[in-house]
Amino acid sequence: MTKPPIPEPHRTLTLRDVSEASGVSEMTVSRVLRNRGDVSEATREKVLEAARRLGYVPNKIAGALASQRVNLVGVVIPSLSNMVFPEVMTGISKTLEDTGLQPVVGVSNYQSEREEQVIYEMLSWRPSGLIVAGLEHSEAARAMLAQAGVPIVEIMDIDGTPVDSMVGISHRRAGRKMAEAIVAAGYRKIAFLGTHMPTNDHRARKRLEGFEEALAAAGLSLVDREFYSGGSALAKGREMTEALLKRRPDVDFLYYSNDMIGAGGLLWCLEQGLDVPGRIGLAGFNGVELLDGLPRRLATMDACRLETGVAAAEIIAGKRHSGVIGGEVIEFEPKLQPGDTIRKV
Amino acid sequence: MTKPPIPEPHRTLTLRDVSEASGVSEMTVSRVLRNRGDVSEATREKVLEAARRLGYVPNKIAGALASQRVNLVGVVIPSLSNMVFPEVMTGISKTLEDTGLQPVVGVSNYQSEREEQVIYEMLSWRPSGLIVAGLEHSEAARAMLAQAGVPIVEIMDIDGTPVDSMVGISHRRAGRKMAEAIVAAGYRKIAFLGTHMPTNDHRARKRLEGFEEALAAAGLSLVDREFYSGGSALAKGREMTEALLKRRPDVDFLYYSNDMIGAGGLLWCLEQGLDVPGRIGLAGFNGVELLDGLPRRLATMDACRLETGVAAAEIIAGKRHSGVIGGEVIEFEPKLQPGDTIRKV
DNA sequence: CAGGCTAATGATAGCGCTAACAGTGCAAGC
DNA sequence: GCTTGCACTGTTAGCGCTATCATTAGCCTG
Repeated sequence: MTKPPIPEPHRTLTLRDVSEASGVSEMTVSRVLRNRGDVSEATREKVLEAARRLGYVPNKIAGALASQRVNLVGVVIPSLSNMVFPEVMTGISKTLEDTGLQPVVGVSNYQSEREEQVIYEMLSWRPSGLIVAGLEHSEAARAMLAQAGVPIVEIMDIDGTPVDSMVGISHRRAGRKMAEAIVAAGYRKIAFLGTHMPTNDHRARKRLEGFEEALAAAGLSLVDREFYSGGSALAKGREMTEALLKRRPDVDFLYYSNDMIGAGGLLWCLEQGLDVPGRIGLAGFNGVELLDGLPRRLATMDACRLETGVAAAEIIAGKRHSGVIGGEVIEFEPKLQPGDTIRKV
Repeated sequence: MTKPPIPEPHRTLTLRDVSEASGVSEMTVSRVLRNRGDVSEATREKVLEAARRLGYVPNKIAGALASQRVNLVGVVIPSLSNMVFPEVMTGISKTLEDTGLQPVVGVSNYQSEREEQVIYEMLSWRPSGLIVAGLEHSEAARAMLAQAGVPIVEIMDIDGTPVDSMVGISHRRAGRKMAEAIVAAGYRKIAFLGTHMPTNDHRARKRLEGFEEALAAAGLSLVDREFYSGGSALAKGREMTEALLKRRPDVDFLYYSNDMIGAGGLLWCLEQGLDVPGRIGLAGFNGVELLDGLPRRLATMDACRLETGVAAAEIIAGKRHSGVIGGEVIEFEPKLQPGDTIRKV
């Protein structure tokens, strides 16, 4: 009873083709394919069979235009190669999975101008919502977001004013907490190693600001600092650590702006036979899973990335019954993971 | 002379709004915003000013429907947290940058069924092309791809038959080459450590097949193997290595299915004071930049990921003037990077 | 000065789908 | 019988844009 497949070379199929092939109206086909409204079992079968046989794939562009609904959620992040963002994505994807919404990723490469373009591009597809990393955007970008008429969630930072909602941790606070832990453990000659920041990474900058604030409160200040950009983070961590300790052999603590360079530094210190955490302590930032396999667990601070992704997606999906109409603020508490590279008090 | 910004609370703007605000027809506005056709300088200015003032963002859905053109390229990959795929993405993004095309990422989590859904979803947006990792897809997925009517590029593997074009390396060959190098270096008791594959990673499987083929040709076979799934790859690499060497202390070479577990194994071996590569050799796969910072460079094989991304994007963008009409096949040569964990011959 | 050209702009008709409403047939209720 | 209600299916009118063709004014050519 199966009719032969239709060989028709190439005109892209429309609802009409399926409608003709199955002998019902386009509307009925549309209903079947979307599982909407009442359709008799017999008709449903007939339509599905025809659609399958033809290899019909609905045109969501037309559907979206007609229904004024788009099941996409834009996600704008600075980079994919950072390991940090994929984890946020995981939280977002998981949460959206059963909502019919689909995340679409855009990458800004830490460039504000590029970010603006990406946001423009995304909004022009009229998504159901937008998740954007960070609170710092160009003025035009902020204006677009504010105008968009859909939920906007800025994530991974809450030190600032959001356009709409924001979810994440306070990096300033995270930096402060880490400094306090380090000082409490008795370290006094503390140095910082991180990315070149002024242009790029606002979150790393805020972390450092908080860190220095807390040092100042303890009557201390950074004794040295070292910056890098580009290249393999692990290798850079090594090089920077070596350079810094050659220059300032008296330093007794190294605070890294991320775990990867911290791991590089740790490997170098261990190879040199330095007593970690006795002679020198180390700490990074992020709680990357990767670190589990290192010879010693690097002290770090969890940035609650998974939770952040989940909460952001929930706001967009309207799963959060907070009573608040938009403009939610969700702060997570960064957790210190002392690991084995900071003295126990 | 600047008119005040319009506060209009919230009805999303259309071309008509801009047209009314600037006193020309919608068509002219459309022309200005797309830089198409002749428009006098005076009119252009007027329109742009109005569009900016209103904060108008064009509706690409409507535009795409009307013009039957969509500037999106779908990219379907198994995972974002693998480090491998972000690098391919980099190649794709760079190449598409100046073509007006935009990549859109979809993630299949190594599940064929999920992949099918993602492909369906992407095709329903009628993209200009699709880039899909791997050659193994569900039958339905293959049918959809074949029907799509746009360029399809399957990447990162060429051991099989493509739907349309394919770009990448032969994993079978890569496995073979690695085995030959290992045998040539004098190792004889060789073990394999990798992911649980049957269900998942076809490329890892093909690599292993090629590897065993070449061993067989040298009259050898794997003396042991160890599989894992999930968890921190670095930590797993450690654990598996320890388990395997406890079980078979006579093994003299460990072939890992990826660099991360290889790195974990390397760290463990070095801690144990094993003579690497004298007493035992190690090799991974992929050439992840990360490895640069390790105490010793792990032997590995570059999978040409950047080049693969670039070439795939070029095919979609029509930048490749090969004379071939679709159905291109581009093979890259995986390069052995002997590092410091395999004996010099 | 008709005829023809160009440059700039407008009018019209969809793109492929869905919302909203309008049937249609049939069984049950009075 | 007629009404009422229900289950199903069809009709109509856009969604916001762009392709295409038509129109207008201005200017040149012979």
